[in-house]
Amino acid sequence: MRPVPADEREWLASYDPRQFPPFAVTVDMVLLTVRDGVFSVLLVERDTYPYRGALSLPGGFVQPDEDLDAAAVRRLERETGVRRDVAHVEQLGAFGAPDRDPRMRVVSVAYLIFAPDLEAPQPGENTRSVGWKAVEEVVAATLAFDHAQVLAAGVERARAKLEYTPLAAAFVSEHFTVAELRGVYEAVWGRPLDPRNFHRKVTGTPGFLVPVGRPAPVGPEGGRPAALYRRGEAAWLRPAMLRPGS
Amino acid sequence: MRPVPADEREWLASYDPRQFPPFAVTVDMVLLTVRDGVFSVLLVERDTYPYRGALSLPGGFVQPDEDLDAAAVRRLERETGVRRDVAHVEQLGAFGAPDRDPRMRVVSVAYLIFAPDLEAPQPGENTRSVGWKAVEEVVAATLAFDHAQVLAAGVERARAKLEYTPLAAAFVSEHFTVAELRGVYEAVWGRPLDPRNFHRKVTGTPGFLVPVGRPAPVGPEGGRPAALYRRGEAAWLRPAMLRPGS
DNA sequence: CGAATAGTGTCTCTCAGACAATATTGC
DNA sequence: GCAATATTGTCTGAGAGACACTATTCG
Repeated sequence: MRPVPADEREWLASYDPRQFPPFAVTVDMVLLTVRDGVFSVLLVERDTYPYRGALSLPGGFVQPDEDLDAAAVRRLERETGVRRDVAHVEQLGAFGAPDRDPRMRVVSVAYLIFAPDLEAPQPGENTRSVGWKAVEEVVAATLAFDHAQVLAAGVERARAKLEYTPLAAAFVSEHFTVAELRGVYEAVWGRPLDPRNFHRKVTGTPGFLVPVGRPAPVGPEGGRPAALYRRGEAAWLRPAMLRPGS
Repeated sequence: MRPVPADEREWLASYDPRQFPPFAVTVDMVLLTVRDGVFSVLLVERDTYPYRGALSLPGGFVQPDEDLDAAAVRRLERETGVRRDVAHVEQLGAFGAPDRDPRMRVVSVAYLIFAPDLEAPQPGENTRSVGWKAVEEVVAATLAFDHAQVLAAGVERARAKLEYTPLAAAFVSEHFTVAELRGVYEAVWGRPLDPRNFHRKVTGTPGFLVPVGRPAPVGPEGGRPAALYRRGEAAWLRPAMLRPGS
């Protein structure tokens, strides 16, 4: 901590924090994964007012002494069972329209999380049920608060991040094949990629993939066994993986 | 607005908002420009506690019924005289470490603003002076709160955005030459670019530049007059302008 | 062997980077 | 003409997309 000058210490002692308009601050999570080739988001069914019965992103109020990132990770682990070290967590942004919550003035800090496919998470407090929904099938009008807008921002950010970062690897297990990684790109971008060019591209990009020696077991369709990789150290893909089309 | 069910309306009437931990919410602005070839940020000298006398990013408290974006734009126009329509404004993110403000728990929503070079802005309330500082010369330790971290995030985002968006044009006047645009890239990225390749690249990227017919006046060093352009309609540069080196 | 999947090689086109050459101005 | 800046052209190498071909497994 910085040294606090004596005059400031004196001023602080007489300071009344109530002179500032009070807000509540929440964290909401856009938790994304790829399940059986389908780009999916975790949604909960609300069991309390407001928006009782509606679907919403998981989240909740930030505690008085809690860091924003810590609040997001705490709820991630507690409400969904996803451990932070197997997922990628980043802040998506703040959403704070004055009427976004009918109870009071709330600013929500949204977090974007990429997780590998996990067993079904358990419902937390104040929720009836929790489950994965295909991103393409989420009907915006059925989401509580402004969560349709938050989800759209998260999905677009995820699609962009696959282009210039190695974060697609956050959607698969620690050891994975090139085909599994390609499945992530195809699910998130919603279009097929050429397996041969994809293979050449990802294995040729420095720092993206590290071979782990051992081959993968053969899949249900037979065929030559694939090599296994883990994620490399690169933080950025240079050059980027370009989305086909647009 | 959505229709509110009768049972929820009843519940809301008996709801006590004080059960949630109170936060203050502020907006802080990372206002960047390029002045005489120098990448610069607007800083104010604080005239009130805390951090009295220290430099900080301009900003202030969000009002109870004010949208976050509106709060940022209001302060931009009021405290710096920059009109929103000549600048690019986007949210940078939320900063909310529990001890970032000694007065109380504050979450700051930071905004990133790109503006053309403007006459010196006027100091607002609670500030002694206001002025542009070269980004390279800002000493992190002299900034109030966590503003060094906020500034670093804004600068890095700005450098990245020049790569894949046409936002460099937000740093120059409505009509500009290719050389002026190149000056923006060189100042923000801190390294020289080949004028000939740069010219070919920007004039060849669809939607980046629109010629406005009229030539620019000849500069102080003489030479062939440059053509004038205005910014085109493209939202993204495809393919991107790659930063040399790294 | 045939089917299926994994992985390599080849060709073409686009584009970035280096830099020569030309165009247009003021003096 | 000379200096200075703007703009176009040319060459080369990296890399993306299309797709033929080889490799390895199962049944």
